[in-house]
Amino acid sequence: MKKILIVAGPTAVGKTAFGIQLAQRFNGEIISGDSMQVYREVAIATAKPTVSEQNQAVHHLIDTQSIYDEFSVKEFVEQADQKITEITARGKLPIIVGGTGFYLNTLIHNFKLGAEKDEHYQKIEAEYQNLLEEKGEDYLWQLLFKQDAVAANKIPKENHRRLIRALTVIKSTGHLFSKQQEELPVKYDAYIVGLNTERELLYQRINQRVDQMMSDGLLEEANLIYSHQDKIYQAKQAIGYKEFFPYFEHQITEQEAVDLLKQSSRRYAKRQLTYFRNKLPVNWIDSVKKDTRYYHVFKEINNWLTK
RNA sequence: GGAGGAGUAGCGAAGUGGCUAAACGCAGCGGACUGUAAAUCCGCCCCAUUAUUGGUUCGGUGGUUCGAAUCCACUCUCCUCCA
Repeated sequence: MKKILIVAGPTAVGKTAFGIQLAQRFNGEIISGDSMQVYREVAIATAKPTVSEQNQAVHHLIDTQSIYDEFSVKEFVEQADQKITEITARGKLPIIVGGTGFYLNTLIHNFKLGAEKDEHYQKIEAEYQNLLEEKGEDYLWQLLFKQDAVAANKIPKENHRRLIRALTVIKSTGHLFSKQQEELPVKYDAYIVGLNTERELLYQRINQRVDQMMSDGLLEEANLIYSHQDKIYQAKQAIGYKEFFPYFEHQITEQEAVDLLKQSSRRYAKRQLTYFRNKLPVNWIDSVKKDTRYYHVFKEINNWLTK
């Protein structure tokens, strides 16, 4: 099984710098494990590694898409798998650095994702969307319950997106959504380093980074997304754009939008932490207050590499 | 000195006799997640405890009442206006 090193952690803890450090130390190349750094037209809100940072270690899966492209886990896993193969063949260590827990999880566990999202799929999805509007969430949930009680019991009826996805998968593949979720053996020998620090410190860093983004010209970038939003699918969901939409529409002040952005970022950090804590076997270290554990991890990685 | 107004959980803010440990928002915390995941959704949030239940609350004190954040008296603090 191929070895991959993973660096996970909430936004703004310092994953980029730490990843570079690891790459230099363990002869590695970095693969971005991030759902938003793939878009080449933007860089500020997504906190993409700077040119000089990218020069300090080889980076992959950055700038591979246009903001007008659709992108999802599927593309990520395909691309990452290929990069891992290439890097390993070169005799180097693949290091996945990123905050998108779902992507990392899917990569190492090789989740089955269901049928192709072709026209047929889109049609089914649209049908359920209409059903939801006509008959409401109760109806949709009952529908799922009749088809796949296990799945229905795991999805609250308020969670429309997941409800529709489950129903669509069942109809397009012919098998149960819950069946698709069977555990599979892991695909990689992964050592996962989790970066974290005291909550208060983390929030401080988040707030500071947002201010930095503002002086780097975030408004302009957000405006680009705002003015083309009809043609943009996933990229406009990034934190740092939608918070400014009401500002562009004169609903709120710039300061209010900035506060909103900080709020979204803090909440996001918490969601990330929850995901990593409960879904992945993470070796946690404090990346800000570097204690003994911080240095101990390098030794652990060495042991894991020679195993 | 005179006339009004306000004091509610960390903050903001509802609530004018029982259905109120007290709506709602913010802040804080926890959780779910198998093709939008920086998305989507849920829970906790006075104190103690397990789902339970118990205890102490609505500036303070004392009353009225079967029952008060809600009514009365006194009192403290703050705000506005007039002197």
